[in-house]
Amino acid sequence: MRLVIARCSVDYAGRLSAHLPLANRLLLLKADGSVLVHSDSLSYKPLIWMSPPCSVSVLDPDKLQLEAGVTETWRVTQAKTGDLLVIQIHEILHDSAHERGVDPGLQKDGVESHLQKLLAEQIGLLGDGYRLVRREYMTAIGPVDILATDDSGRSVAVEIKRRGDIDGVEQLTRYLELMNRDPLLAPVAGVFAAQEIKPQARTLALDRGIRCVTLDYDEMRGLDDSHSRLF
Amino acid sequence: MRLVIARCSVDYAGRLSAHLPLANRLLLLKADGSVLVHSDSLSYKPLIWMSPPCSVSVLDPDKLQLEAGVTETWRVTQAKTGDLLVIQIHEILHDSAHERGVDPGLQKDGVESHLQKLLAEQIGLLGDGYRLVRREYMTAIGPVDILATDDSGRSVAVEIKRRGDIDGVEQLTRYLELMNRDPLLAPVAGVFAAQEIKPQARTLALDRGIRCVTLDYDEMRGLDDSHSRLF
DNA sequence: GACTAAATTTCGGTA
DNA sequence: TACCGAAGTTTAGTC
Repeated sequence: MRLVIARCSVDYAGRLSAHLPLANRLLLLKADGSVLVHSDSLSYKPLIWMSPPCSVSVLDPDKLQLEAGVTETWRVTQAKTGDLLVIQIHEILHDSAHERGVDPGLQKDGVESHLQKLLAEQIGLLGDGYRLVRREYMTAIGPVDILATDDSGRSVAVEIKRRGDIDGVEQLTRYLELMNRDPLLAPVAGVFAAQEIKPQARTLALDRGIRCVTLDYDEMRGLDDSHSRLF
Repeated sequence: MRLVIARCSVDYAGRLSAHLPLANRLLLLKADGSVLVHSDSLSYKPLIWMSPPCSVSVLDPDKLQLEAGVTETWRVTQAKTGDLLVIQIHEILHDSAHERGVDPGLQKDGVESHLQKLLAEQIGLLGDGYRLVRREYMTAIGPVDILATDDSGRSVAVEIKRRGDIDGVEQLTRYLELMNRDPLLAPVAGVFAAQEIKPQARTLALDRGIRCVTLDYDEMRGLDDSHSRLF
């Protein structure tokens, strides 16, 4: 990995066109060939970048560029997409290279999968008499988060989201349409469960006869056996 | 901005939990207080990060940490969300700070907005006799990209995407449902226009009586007056 | 390889 | 400020 701080201007032409006027920026060249241009603020996302695989060639300035103060030009290309990134460097303020081993990788424990696990264990939160059939119930168009039965034995499909948006309601609607065509399952009721449900999503869900349930993640975690056993 | 390359382990607890085992990584501390942890590959996105506003405090190791080889610990907190990022540093391989002015900012020319502009100008691409009513036609649930009329004067709602996916069809369907309830507009036909339309999206659209149109961006740009005038 | 769904999505616009 | 939709979305998983 190479770190360069330079006064430079940047142009990108690919799926969009973008231009950065002359200023001091961090240029990050990773071992996999990718290039990132970061500013001092606007966190997380680079201002402009080039995804691997790509190749960097350093060009000497022509006469016009010399007069403009350009000391070197980096030309980054991606053969596959034809994307082009041009960095015109006027002054390099810092330049260092660093070797590093392979990263052991990230261990994540996300929220949605955890919510699904907790709700499967605490399926009674949906109402008395609810029983779990299985998680990730497979259908032709994808897995339904949870399939359960209510107190009368009727099938219930549950879609779980961290943030309940219209998209999630559409997704559940597609599952319900398909499952209700299966005589072994029909009729199937729908439950849209999320930590937070947007008003428009709630309206759409209720309009389609889908029940909305707000989940309290912290409370569910508190009830979780495997978690409480840690204390 | 401060650049540190260090052998370190990282833990994050916030909207999810994440852990990075001991390895060499780039730690990027921006002027706005944000912290980014980058690996040597997996471009674009940091492995772990903390969005501003957040505060960093450097702690001396306790006895246990000393024995484990920790030389210092960075504790990054975000008061608002309660997110916590802990970086345990075993060895610092590089450390440099750099002052930089405010970035002049990015100039972008995206594709979808450009496609919309071009199609509005070249509405005849949809068929003979088509006329533009207006771009960004406002409805109760959001703006329709383009409202037009066909050769018989019937209203046509156009949804434009760079990549035509199922979501876009669902979005257009919602607009059509709503607009067809308006006696001044109904009946409203639907057109799903994109540079590339996924087979499943096309099937769903046709199933709902929505016409699919593939747009040739380069050709449309070539026909664009304001563009061709440059040559 | 194509497609789907999730993301600590982030980011920008508008009501 | 909340909500909605776009993003060069990227990324991970499944068929």
